[in-house]
Formats: sequence, structure tokens, C-alpha cells
Amino acid sequence: MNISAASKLTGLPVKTVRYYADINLVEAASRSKAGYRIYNDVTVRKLTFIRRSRAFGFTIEECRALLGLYQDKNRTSAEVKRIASKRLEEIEVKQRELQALHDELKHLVTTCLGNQRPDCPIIDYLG
Amino acid sequence: MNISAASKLTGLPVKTVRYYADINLVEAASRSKAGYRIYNDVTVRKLTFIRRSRAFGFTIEECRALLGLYQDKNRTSAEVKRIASKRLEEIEVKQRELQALHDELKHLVTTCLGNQRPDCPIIDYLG
DNA sequence: ATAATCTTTCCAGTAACTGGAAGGTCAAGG
DNA sequence: CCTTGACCTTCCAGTTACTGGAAAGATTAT
Repeated sequence: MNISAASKLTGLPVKTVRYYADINLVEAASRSKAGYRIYNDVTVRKLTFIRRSRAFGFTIEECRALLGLYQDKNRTSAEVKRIASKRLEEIEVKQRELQALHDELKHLVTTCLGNQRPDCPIIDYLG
Repeated sequence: MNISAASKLTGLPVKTVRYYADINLVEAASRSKAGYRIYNDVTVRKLTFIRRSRAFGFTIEECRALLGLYQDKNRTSAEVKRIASKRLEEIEVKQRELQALHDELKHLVTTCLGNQRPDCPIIDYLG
């Protein structure tokens, strides 16, 4: 199958599939005589694995590590858990930051009358 | 005052202050004979305004718009509120996304034993 | 005078793509 | 056989908001 078929099966844009090949994350299984990238079910599975990992917010380098573990029969779940826990911690940090931001901004937006006058608590707060 | 003094007063890195001048967001009040950027309390106030706006996650272009409103005596609070509400909505969207991500990943991490064996629900989920 | 600490401009790199140009390939229709 | 349209290729540039570093000039302290 060529790149657009792989794209459809994995849900990744063609450009992204090509990009992943360029950075040696998931290379095509082979090339056709004309130089077209050829994908098979193994490479499609890897691409899908990456798509799901990216959806969790893992960086490309973390995805690379996870993919390595995915293919490593001697992996330890401890190593996988370590990477996932790190990401979970990052998510929790971000959540706390967003919550604080949300509360503050929500308060300002609620207070602002949003009319034709210039008086504005949001501007007052920022200035 | 020169750039490092402005940097200290605003809490922005010197590099960032220079960057903001480069993109015509907040230019120096003037230049010394030798070409050094000179800041005064007006420009420092603008820089501080930008720092606070950025802390809310407004993009540079939104900051540019907000700064324009800050300086516009004929502004309407409706316009300010519109920009802030948009940002608030983005924050809320992000919060919901993060919450879903968190719940899913938390579940997986909790389920994973994290030992020396290869079996791993996280890898299973991704693969 | 000299050394340390400014300052300048300019170039490159970051993360993870995305858009677009120029050009080769392939299958279908006339 | 030819053409058209939909593929595919590589390469370059742009995105966001800085950040690091080099080379060179300015200022300050000793």
C-alpha cells in the first residue's frame, strides 16, 4: 500500500507520515521501483501506535522510546510506567496552572460589563 | 534607563525585551548616541502590560490588540471582553481535553504494575 | 590602560508539523 | 497513443515566541 492508503488507515495526514519517515521514527517498509513509499500492516501498526501516543501528548522522542519498548520483548513495564508517569505529572502541573488562570480570567471577564464605555477591570488588571 | 534596567523592572529577559522591540510590539522610547535602546516609565508600563497579558496565555497578536486598547481612550470594554472571553473559552476547552487525557492516562498508570515483566496495559492500549 | 560588563546586530535553533513549488508516475478514458 | 487528473517525490519556507551564541562596539571601574 502506498502513503495515502497508510494515511487513511492510521488517521495521520500524508505529510505527517512522510515527516515521521524523514525523522526515522517510522520508516516505510520499502520503496516501489519509482521511489514511492510502501507501507504494510507492520508499519501501519507502528504509525497507529505513534498517533495514539501523540494524542496523550508524549513528545516525538518519548514516542520513539515507547515504540522501542513496544517492539522490545525484553522490556520492563517499569520503564513504560516511568515514561507514562512523567507525562501524567506534566499533565497535572498543566491542569493546576490552567485552573489558576481560568479562575482569575473568569473573574475578570465576569466583572467586565462589556459595554460601549472604556472602563474595564481586565485592562485595569493588566495595566 | 537602558535595556537591562527595563528588564529588571518588568521581569522580562533582556532578549525578550529586544524581541518585542524587533516585532514592533513595544519599541524603546529612544536610542542613545551609541545606539543603545533607552526605556522610560511609559515603555516599562507597556512591557509589564505585555508580560501580564502573556501570562494569561494571550498570543503576541492578542497582546498587540490589548495594548492598543490599553492606550485607546475611546476603547469599549466590550472589545476587551470579547478578546478575553475568547481566551477563556480556549482555556476551558484545553481543560476538558486535559481532564480526559488525565483520567485515561491515570487509569493506565494505576493499572500498570511497573515491575520487571514486559506485560503492560499502557503498551497494550497504545498498540 | 585594561578588564569586566554592558550593548548592538545577525544568524541559527527549538517542536512538530504544514503549505507550496517543481517535477516524476500511474491508471483511465477517448 | 495521448492526455488528464490524481497520485507521488524532494526540497524549501513558514509557523510561535522566544533563546543561545558569535562578533564587535560602548561604558564603567580599577
